[in-house]
Amino acid sequence: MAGSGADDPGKVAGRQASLTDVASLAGVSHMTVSRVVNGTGPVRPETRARVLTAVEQLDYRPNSAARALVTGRSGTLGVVALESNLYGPASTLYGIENAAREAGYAITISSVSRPQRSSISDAIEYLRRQAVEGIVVIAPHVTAGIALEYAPRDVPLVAVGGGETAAVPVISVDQYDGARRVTEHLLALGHRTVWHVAGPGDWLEARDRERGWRETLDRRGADVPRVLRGDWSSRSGYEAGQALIKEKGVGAVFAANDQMALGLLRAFAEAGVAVPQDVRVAGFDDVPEAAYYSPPLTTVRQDFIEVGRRTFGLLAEHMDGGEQQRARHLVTPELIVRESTGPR
Amino acid sequence: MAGSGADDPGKVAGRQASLTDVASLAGVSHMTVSRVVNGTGPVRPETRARVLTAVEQLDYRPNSAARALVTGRSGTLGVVALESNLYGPASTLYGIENAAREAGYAITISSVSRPQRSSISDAIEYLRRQAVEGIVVIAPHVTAGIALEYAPRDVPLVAVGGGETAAVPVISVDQYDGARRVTEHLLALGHRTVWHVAGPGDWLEARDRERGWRETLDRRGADVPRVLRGDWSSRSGYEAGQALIKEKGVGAVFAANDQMALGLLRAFAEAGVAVPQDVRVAGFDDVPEAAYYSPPLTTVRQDFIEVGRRTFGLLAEHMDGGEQQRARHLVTPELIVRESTGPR
DNA sequence: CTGAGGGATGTTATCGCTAACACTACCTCT
DNA sequence: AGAGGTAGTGTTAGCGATAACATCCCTCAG
Repeated sequence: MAGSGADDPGKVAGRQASLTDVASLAGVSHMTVSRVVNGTGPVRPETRARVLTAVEQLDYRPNSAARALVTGRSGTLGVVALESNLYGPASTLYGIENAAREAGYAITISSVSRPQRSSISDAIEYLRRQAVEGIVVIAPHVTAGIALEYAPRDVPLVAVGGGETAAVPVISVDQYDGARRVTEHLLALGHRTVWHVAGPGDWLEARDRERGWRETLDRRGADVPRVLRGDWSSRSGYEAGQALIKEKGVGAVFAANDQMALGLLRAFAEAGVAVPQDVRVAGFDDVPEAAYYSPPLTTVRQDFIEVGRRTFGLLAEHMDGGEQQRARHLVTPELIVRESTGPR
Repeated sequence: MAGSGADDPGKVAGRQASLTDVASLAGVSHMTVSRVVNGTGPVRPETRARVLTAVEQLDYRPNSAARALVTGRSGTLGVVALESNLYGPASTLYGIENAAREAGYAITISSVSRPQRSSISDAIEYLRRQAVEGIVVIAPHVTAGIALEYAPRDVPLVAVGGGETAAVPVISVDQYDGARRVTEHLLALGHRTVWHVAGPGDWLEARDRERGWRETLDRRGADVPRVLRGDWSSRSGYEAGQALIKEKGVGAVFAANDQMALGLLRAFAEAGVAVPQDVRVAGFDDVPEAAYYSPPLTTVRQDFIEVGRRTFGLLAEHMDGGEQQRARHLVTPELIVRESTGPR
């Protein structure tokens, strides 16, 4: 390794300094050093100062493996994340990381390229081998929910964005409510019904949004048109848009995320269909770009940082010995109205 | 903790099974179990089978802390990431995570909300306390570069997207070349010059893109208009667009990323300036949505997964005892031409 | 004056694992 | 047949930290 050697200030005989090294330099026992470093137990001020000097001089850094071995606590949490650039999951990850670091936990991530049952189980098993003290699964899929049914019960585990089927506690934005708000907003503008471009059928969020849309239409006595289904990508939204152009009587479309809504806008623009004059369009997520689409997009804002914070909080509760409740914690979203559903 | 107890199959006397527990159940010494589990040393097939049965029966899982303590290797890499949803950094993170996991390394992330020297140094120090074997810094800032000058030399460290000032090896997309290609493309369409909406001045990528643009104009003998500066956000691109509308003779604009280009498109659309008929616009990054902007955006594609792979490769090389070279490794980007710079 | 109590420190055991070496068969050479 | 290898297994000694208990010295109440 570069830079190691006996003349290196931070090294003793070519290796990182240990508690014992610090102790002999300071002329105390290793336990006293441990007490100074961790702030446990009483130490005389002069002694403390001597120890701290030695710590600095040797560039001492506690060995986390040794500490973890003896305490049985690794100080690490695991996060299973879907390998995607989707706005929501990435933001949630940062929210969790922040809250965890403030509480003194490190975060180990294990990404999953496809949300299959086996890969999620593998990721959980992988994290357990890393001796994490708790696990967060960010993978709002039906398959993730199934994987969680079989998740180990001896490590605290919470899911983000999972559905009611999960056998573990779940934190989630209230997708149903968000979809309801969008749909009611569009109906209130005088449309007879609202079309829907749904997300992939194996995503719980897609299902909840679709259900929110469908049941709102039902409740208002509106016809429920056939569902178009995309894969969250702009491309799939674009294709859905091309299909919608051929339909008659399409006055309002609710896309299950902003990217697909963007695809819709593109398809409509190419076909000379004006938004909002000819068709009104709304999305879901409020990605930072949504305000600058053409036209600016009406959408549903989700506070992912808050989701991350609450996720960590729930996990911490379980790690502190609380029983795992199967509760579902919902964060309320907010409707953001912009020109894409504006006046004509 | 939930589920623990003497009757739990995976537990011995209420705790996780250890090598010794497996050994006594299988009737061998703990070393034999270690050899079976790690595949080191020869073991008779029958013995192996007996051990594996015991492993399964006790749900044995190696204690990574104990292993790390005795081997001196944690099997963990640290990544310092800027807390942002910018497309590039997030993609790079997944590329690194994938390559690392294949090689048997776990990834611990430490996010940094603002790219200041102190926060990056803190993040590095934090990761060192986690006993990571190597560190990747994804923070393409001037300040990050400065922080890296003072980075510890006794842990392998590579930077992603840093500039030449970094005192550590750097992997980066060739921003200069990408900017050159865009600028030449626009000039080749017959424009007298190309305007530029730059990124924040403290981002190295912003500087390199600006330099690529400026020097290309110089080389072609074109006038260099004043630089407009944004902060990567669509909002700042929008504001730059409003400023450009008031300028005379703006025929082509190169925005330093796609989000700002989107803001430009929005500002032009609102002002009735047609793209590409009145003004041609290009971006940088090729975010997945860029093909669905109105109009679809000409931009520069960067292969972030490849960057992540190569970053891990370089780090692995250094961890295997190679000296830290201060080399700079460039990944070549690709120009993607779409309608925003199309024929009029 | 004396014993109790606590502040400040030290000693020892232990966590679960791997490295290093020791040992026993048995097999292959010369 | 004895030397030397190799497969297969066991024994022992740490790694660097914390926990638990032991020790010393001082202060203060009775």
